[in-house]
Amino acid sequence: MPNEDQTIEMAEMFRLMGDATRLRIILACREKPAFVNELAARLGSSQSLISHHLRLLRAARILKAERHGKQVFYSPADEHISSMIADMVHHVGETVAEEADV
Amino acid sequence: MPNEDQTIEMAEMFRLMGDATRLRIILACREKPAFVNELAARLGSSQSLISHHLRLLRAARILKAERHGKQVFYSPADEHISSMIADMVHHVGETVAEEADV
DNA sequence: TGGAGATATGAACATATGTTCATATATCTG
DNA sequence: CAGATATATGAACATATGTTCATATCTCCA
Repeated sequence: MPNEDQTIEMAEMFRLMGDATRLRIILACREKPAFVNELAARLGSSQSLISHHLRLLRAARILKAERHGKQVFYSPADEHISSMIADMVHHVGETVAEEADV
Repeated sequence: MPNEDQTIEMAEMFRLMGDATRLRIILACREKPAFVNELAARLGSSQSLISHHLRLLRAARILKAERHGKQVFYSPADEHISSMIADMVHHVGETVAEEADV
């Protein structure tokens, strides 16, 4: 059972993953790490929007950033994040069949 | 890579786990499933607040509910949820040491 | 150095969200 | 059935949040 601080930290991470745009960014980086402009293009969002979200994801250590000249390269921060995302992908992939209830 | 619908479903689940009060409810049910009034007492929150959140968690299949007479018993809906929470608990438990950066 | 390309940031706005208070609904017991 | 207990729901409010537009900052190269 996590303590109060850990609980709040957990909630904060989940909250960040709980926005569709941010989650798409995370999933995109997980599939293939990329520069900001590439992410904006792949997701069809504005550079400004992506950048705002990247800042939050980076601050929360969900993604990490490396500068390469004029560009900044984003990728998942660590394996915990990747595996948790994988769990959730697995979860939503499976539970579809269980929807049938009558 | 999840499709658009799955991405939105994932985000919705993360969003629900991303509120401290709701996460505390989930963690409490995970530690020991309980009735609504017990949860309210354990968390020191009002019955109304707990109930509002329980509705959302139940609707999202994060928790499941069983009526026992006048009371309703809440517990984790499935193992995926439990293991994902466990992942996150593990994550915040470990990353504390990594904070040191100088 | 100056200009172009790439990213970051700030202000402003509309909307979403968590909480409280009051009250409704459901279940059991006398 | 009436009352008590347990839970669910609705309205209202303050605050938080995502997005856009405009602009600033940083990096490279002619």
